Amino acid sequence: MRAKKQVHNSAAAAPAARATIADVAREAGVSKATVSRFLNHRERLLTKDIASRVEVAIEALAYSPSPMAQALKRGRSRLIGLVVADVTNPFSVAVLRGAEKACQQAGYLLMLFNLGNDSRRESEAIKTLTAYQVEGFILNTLGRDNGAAADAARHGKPVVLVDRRHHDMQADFVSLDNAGAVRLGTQHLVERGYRELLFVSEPVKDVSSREERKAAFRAFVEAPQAGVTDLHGSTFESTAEDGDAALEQALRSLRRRAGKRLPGVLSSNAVVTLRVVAALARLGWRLGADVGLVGFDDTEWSPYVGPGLSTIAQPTDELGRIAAGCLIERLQGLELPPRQILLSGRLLPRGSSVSTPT
Amino acid sequence: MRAKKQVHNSAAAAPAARATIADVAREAGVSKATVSRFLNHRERLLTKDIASRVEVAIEALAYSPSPMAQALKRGRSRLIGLVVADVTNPFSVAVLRGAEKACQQAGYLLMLFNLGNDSRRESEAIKTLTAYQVEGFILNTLGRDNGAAADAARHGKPVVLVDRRHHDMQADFVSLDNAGAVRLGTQHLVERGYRELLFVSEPVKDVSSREERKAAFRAFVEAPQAGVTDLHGSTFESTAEDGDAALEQALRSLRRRAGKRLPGVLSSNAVVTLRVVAALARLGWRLGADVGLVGFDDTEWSPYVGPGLSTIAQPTDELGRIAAGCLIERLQGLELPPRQILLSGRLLPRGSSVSTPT
DNA sequence: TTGTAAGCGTTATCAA
DNA sequence: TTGATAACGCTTACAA
Repeated sequence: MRAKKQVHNSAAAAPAARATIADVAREAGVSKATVSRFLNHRERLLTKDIASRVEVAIEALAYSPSPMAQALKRGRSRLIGLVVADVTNPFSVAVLRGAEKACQQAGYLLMLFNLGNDSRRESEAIKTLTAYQVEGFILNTLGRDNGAAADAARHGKPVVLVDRRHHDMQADFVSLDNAGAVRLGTQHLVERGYRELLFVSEPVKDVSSREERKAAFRAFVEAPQAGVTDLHGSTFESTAEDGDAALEQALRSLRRRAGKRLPGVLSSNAVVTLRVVAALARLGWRLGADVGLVGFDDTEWSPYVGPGLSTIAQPTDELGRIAAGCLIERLQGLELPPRQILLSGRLLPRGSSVSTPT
Repeated sequence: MRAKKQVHNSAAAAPAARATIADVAREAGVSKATVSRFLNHRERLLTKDIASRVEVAIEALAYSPSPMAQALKRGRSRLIGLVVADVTNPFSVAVLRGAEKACQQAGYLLMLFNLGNDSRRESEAIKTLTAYQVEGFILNTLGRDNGAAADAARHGKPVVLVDRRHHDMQADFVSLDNAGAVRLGTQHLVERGYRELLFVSEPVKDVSSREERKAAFRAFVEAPQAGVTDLHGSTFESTAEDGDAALEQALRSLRRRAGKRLPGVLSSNAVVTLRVVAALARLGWRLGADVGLVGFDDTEWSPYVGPGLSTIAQPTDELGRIAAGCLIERLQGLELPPRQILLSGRLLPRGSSVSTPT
């Protein structure tokens, strides 16, 4: 008797409910335990005869175990929680992509929670994902969660932070080497002859990567280079809200300060870069000739804006892959103090940082 | 006695395992069944006194039910499976974002599976997600899955297709009104004076949206407009592989054909648009003046490439939201024949389709 | 080497 | 109105 399951076979298509381990056991004429053993401890403890009977039955019923039931029993779900501050951010997407690939290869599935830039929902995200028994977290968030992430870590769930540190937490951290990348970009502007520099970023608030970049910029311009005496730098935080008037203002005063020297801008991510480009367009200044521009994040459109935008490319795919990799290592039992993994950026010089037409 | 759970309280932090319904029952001095009732059938059947005791206990233990256990018991998981052909595609991301928001609001969580453009993994994706008891699917894929999606549907799991139809399947379908959007763009080029038109897309293969756009373009140029007699159109499929030589070739012959008339290009998505822009740059033709360009998909960088790219914007957020909405309606029991929901595109004219400087 | 049975955290059925 | 109790599909002592 196939019992209950088949009772509701009414007129319409008979959905042939998924086979369970009990079905397989019955089909093979063995106990559920045996089937389970076949699945989990294949090699040890199994008569050839029985093993093959089980194998056949599994095949015949197209059986695959229910991860839900396994999770309930084992406490492990083969699920990884990914929380991003904003899926719209191309950087987050790239990381997502890298991480997703690595997870899949290791047999994990990603549960995605997007904060939509509302950092208050971070702890909700972590709670929800925890309820689903995710085994670990990859977090690309601000950490304004009142320690929800730290809680998770305390409950023994490994956590990997990507791009943004949480001040209150010790965890693996994977990120661009921000200081190095800033030096790369600033150095480049200096070499190309730009002397009055402006670092434009989104509001720094508590976003660690922004803080690091800003600090590195300051450090660079304050420590005079060998042979470079007329270098000066300042910073500006641009928001989407206060229109672009403020940004234009900042650019105007940059040029005023520059005097005969060339002004240059280092922008801290792709969104800001676009704002700068727009403002420069409105001011009628030519990229490269009138003002140098180097921006963080290389995008597919970078080569085609104006004379081509000079950018600092982040190894985004790698970041995602490595983040997932760290997590999976921990899940497999690696015990190690928290690691920091910093990857180098790569400078892609283009027209926006060429002051003299070639 | 709190029993087992606390046994392992060794030196390190005591992970204070999640409270279960049994803990709550004990704390409140009632049975598990009562707690369950409180949670699921709050209003009916419950003494005020008992109800408040349960409430207090839940509060005290910070209890929340395990979705895993619920899923096992109920067969419903509050999970929705999202399969995308390629997360890198900005369109997919936008849809993802819209869908994620709608799902969250309805109390569902998204399980993400990215195919990384390997359509053979589609049925693996669907199988995996099915195993996790997702209640339904949002699919932005090719449908080369040998009916795995159709299987899902047959097993009673609602499916919503976004942007790409699966030929073998009847399911809700949410998409841009491709034909209308193509008319919008082509009409615009004609009005702006471009007469020898080229439609550039990625290989059409079996991607329904590409087919529809190509067909609509053909139809448009073959049905002469009132008063427009010298219109001619052709199509070209551009791949990333065969270098861009082929594309340049196509553009050259476009111009040859145009003779004294103005050549114009309609490109079928953002990636292709960039390829076209790059090719035109190499050829040294000016956007707008030498050749008109209108591209599908408005992006944040569209205004800043060359003189600004004229684009046809898709209501991506809406598409995602509506797709999720359809699915959730079905999950709540809506019985209806498969729907097709087509949203209109919006034309954003910019410099790339202005033939005479103003 | 295999089977029996208990239990993971819920909900649903039945009595009480 | 509430409480035992049996499932849901799986794993794992323990017994055989």
